[in-house]
Amino acid sequence: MGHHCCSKQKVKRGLWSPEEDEKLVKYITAHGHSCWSAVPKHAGLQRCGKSCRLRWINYLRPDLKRGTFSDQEERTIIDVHRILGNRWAQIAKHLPGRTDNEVKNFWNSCIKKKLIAQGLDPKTHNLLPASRSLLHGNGAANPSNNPAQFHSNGATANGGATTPFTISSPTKAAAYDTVTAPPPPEMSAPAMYDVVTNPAGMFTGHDQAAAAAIPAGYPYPDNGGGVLMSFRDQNAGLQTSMDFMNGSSSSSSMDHAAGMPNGNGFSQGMGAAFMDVTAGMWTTAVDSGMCAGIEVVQQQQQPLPPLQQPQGLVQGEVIGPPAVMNGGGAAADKGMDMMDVSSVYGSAGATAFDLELMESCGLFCGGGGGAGNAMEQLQWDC
DNA sequence: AACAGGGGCAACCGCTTGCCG
DNA sequence: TCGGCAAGCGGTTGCCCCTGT
Repeated sequence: MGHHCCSKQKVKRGLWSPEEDEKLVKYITAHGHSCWSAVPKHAGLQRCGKSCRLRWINYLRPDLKRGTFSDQEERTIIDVHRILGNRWAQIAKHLPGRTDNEVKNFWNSCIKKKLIAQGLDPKTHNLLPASRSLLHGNGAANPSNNPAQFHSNGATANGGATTPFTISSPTKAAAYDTVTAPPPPEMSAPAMYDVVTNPAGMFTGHDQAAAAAIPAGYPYPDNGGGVLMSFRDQNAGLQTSMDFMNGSSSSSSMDHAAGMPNGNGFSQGMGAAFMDVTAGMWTTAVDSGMCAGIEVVQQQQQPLPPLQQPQGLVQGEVIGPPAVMNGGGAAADKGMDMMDVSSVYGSAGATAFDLELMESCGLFCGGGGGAGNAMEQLQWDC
């Protein structure tokens, strides 16, 4: 059975011959591919347009890298996959010269097995049950064999089953070159981000590079720019924190649970914020104030400049378990009244926060300042 | 040397999405 | 608004090659 587009045609299938490749390359080079369905006819190929397109995209494009994946690329794939799941095209965007098909095959043939061998579920990146029991056993586990150390740059996990998580794409490293405030000397290692996932699917983070990427003082121009994000799972009663250290003593905390000691909804006038594993997320979320249900509390009493006070927000309302929050205000203006936090943080041990939801919230969208922030590298493609 | 089994990878299938008339 | 078409995308298939017996 052929493609829809070529079911009426007599087309060749299977592997491409060098002659066919040459014809296709010549034609595309000379004329481009404005319409793939017309390409085989004009190029003199007995193939359907879809097949031509696939061949060009996956193998004949001049900008393809080919060859084996580097360790760096492998780490990038793992890291982004943890966030995005099997969205191979999105993952491939973080690997210049690689195609989605290539990434997918590499994942299925190599990475997946490696993760399993390390006791990690390749789907969730959580520890497999067997490995959890080992970790929670008598403590005699050899740290070098501890899957929790996988790709960790040394940050200490907060106990329990953990899933270290790193982002270290080449483009990310380049982006951090733009950082004006350098990280502390001991943090000058290449951009590595560790998110430690606890059993409830929460995560903590400690991203020195991302912290450094935050403009000094942002979102509070008067302070040093350090940001501490704190998360609490209302149901599980768990709290984790994330600090964007920037060599500053000031910090802010973010908490999605109303009734936290630091605040009550949006009473302090801050926009709702969401965390991201990268710095750009912070800017976007705080600026837009779109995501209801998470408050940002300024621990140091420094007034916000008027222009940075998100307008139109109302106090978040916790409807009660399951954690559903009614943001209203700006969020409602964007057409999202309700936000199921459980789907974001992943209840019942699910590790992946709901990227789709956050994307739909527009949390990943918007300009991070054009300085090549990490979110731009992640190309959420809103 | 022949064969079987497994792994890797190129290509295909079919669903979804976006665009345009 | 709807339908058709093309492109995008993820899952799956099947071929080829390598390795072990």
